[in-house]
Amino acid sequence: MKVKVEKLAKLNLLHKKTATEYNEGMIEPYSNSIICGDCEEVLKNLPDNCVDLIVTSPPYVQCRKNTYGGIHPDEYVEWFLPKSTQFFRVLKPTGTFILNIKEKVVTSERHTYVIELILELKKQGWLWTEEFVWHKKNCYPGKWPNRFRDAWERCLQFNKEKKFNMYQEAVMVPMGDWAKSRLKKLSATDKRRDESKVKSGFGKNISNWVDRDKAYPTNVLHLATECANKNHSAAFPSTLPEWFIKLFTEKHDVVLDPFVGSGTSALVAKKLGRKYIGIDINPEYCKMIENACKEL
Amino acid sequence: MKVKVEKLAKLNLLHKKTATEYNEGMIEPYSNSIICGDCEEVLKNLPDNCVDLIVTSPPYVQCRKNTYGGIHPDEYVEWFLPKSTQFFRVLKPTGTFILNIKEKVVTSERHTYVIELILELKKQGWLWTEEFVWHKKNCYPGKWPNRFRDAWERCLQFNKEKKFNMYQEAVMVPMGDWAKSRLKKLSATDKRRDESKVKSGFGKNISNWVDRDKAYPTNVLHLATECANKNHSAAFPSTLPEWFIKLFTEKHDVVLDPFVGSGTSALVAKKLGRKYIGIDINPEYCKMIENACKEL
DNA sequence: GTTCCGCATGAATCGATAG
DNA sequence: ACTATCGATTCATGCGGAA
Repeated sequence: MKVKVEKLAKLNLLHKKTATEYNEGMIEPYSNSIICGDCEEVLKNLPDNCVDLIVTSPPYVQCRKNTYGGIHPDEYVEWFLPKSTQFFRVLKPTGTFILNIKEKVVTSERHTYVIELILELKKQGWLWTEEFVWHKKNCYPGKWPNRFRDAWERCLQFNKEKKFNMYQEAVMVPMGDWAKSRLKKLSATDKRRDESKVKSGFGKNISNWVDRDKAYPTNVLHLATECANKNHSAAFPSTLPEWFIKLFTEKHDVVLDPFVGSGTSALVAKKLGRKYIGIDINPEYCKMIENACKEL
Repeated sequence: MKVKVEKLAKLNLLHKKTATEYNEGMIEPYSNSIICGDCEEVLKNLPDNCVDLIVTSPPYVQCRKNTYGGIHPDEYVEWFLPKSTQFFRVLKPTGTFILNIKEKVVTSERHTYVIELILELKKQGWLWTEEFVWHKKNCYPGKWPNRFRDAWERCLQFNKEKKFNMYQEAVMVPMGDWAKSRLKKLSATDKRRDESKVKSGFGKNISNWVDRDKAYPTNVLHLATECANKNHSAAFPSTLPEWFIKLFTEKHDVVLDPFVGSGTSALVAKKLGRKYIGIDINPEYCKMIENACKEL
């Protein structure tokens, strides 16, 4: 089942030489490894049904143009589909695919490539099980005459079968801590906003839960983006993949991120005792992640 | 420009007799009025470009089947499009159409009728300007093996033109603590950023911050659902239409809700000094709203 | 040790200007 | 006409240093 290292080296189009050097050091290429290359090609070397969770945040339109060439909105679906074909093949029938994505504004309108992608993924056989909302508390500032700041992203959940593994208890929020952290760590802004709402059911809600130990979350995730004070600026805060990894996998399960980028999801997977496969076309990123994983 | 009352009476399919009785009492049919009938037909009697805001929460799939016949998910788009054609016609070029909607789960999957509707509305000429998330903090409780509680709905914003009326100051929210220190002394970064703009006059930007204690909101709305008056089937808290009415209209502007249901949006519009047009196929609802408006 | 305060920095968007 | 670049706008967070 081992991937041939020599073969992998051929896959990298943009960074062929460094990818070769990078991949030569690899021993066990599909478990706990960071592989350099285009995920579409790299994944062809993996067997069917070997991954429990795919969680990824693909390069956004016109972003990271240095490494990915800046996919144009009108070409995004076409660009994505051959990759998701491979995702479908390598995912176990009980597995889940989480796609973190948000459409850009193009000429004052939300572009439709994300919703078109959902329809096309369904044609590939994916079931569109759910759409989670990631509410970014600290979104990018700015002011425009015709729109407000964009404070949310989609986390689309796709599955191969109606029955899939889900460990809801793993992400339950202890109510005591929840209430404490909610009340203590709740920013002054949130408090004021809550208090300003006379008819808010928030207080009532707390009293409903007071005697319970834990509560199940909803399909809205409240997470702040990480500040870039740290060495690696992550698109994803680590809490986002962490939540999905806990929810959809057990220890020793295999987590794949085909656009691993700064490596957040691989690091979190390792920290949680899962096996990880991270793929990225940029060998610099791959090296950094590999080093970070060793240090963990 | 007045609607002929006799004509309106023909439009109601389900409650013909009561609709006739109801509509006969009407004096000014397109300003501050509740009209009974199918909005598709009723709106044909309104002139072009006479409405500043359309805000509505249409009957959900397989809900309220007694009054609306329970539209099947697969027929939803087809059912909706002739109505939105009329919405487009009656809306002013500077106006906005807000559609509060959420797709149902059908056989363990999110149905695609909402995203298909977006694509079809664009074909009708609508611009898909934005998608707001309405985060329902105290959503309906429940537990399922394969999904969490649904705590959000879409509020889709459509426009006829790229330029439309938007009164952002009307919906500003309290700002965080950091503003205080910000006002005391601008940070070095801000100074530097300001100094780099020497061309465009002097510290104009600084004055933007003075006496500022409020911030512009984002496209995520934190509003609790009203648990209170459960007399009516529509779960549209008054805070939701209120927010959009403040944001997209001024006093004396015309607000239309073509599926006015329990009448929340009409009542809020009146309370805020806007003119309202509410349409519903159910004469019982119409009577109730009419009475409620009088009492206001 | 806490708490408080200052500060850099964002997976952004629009409109004007330039090619 | 159509695209590319640039300046202006804005606010929540976490870190580090100070009280």
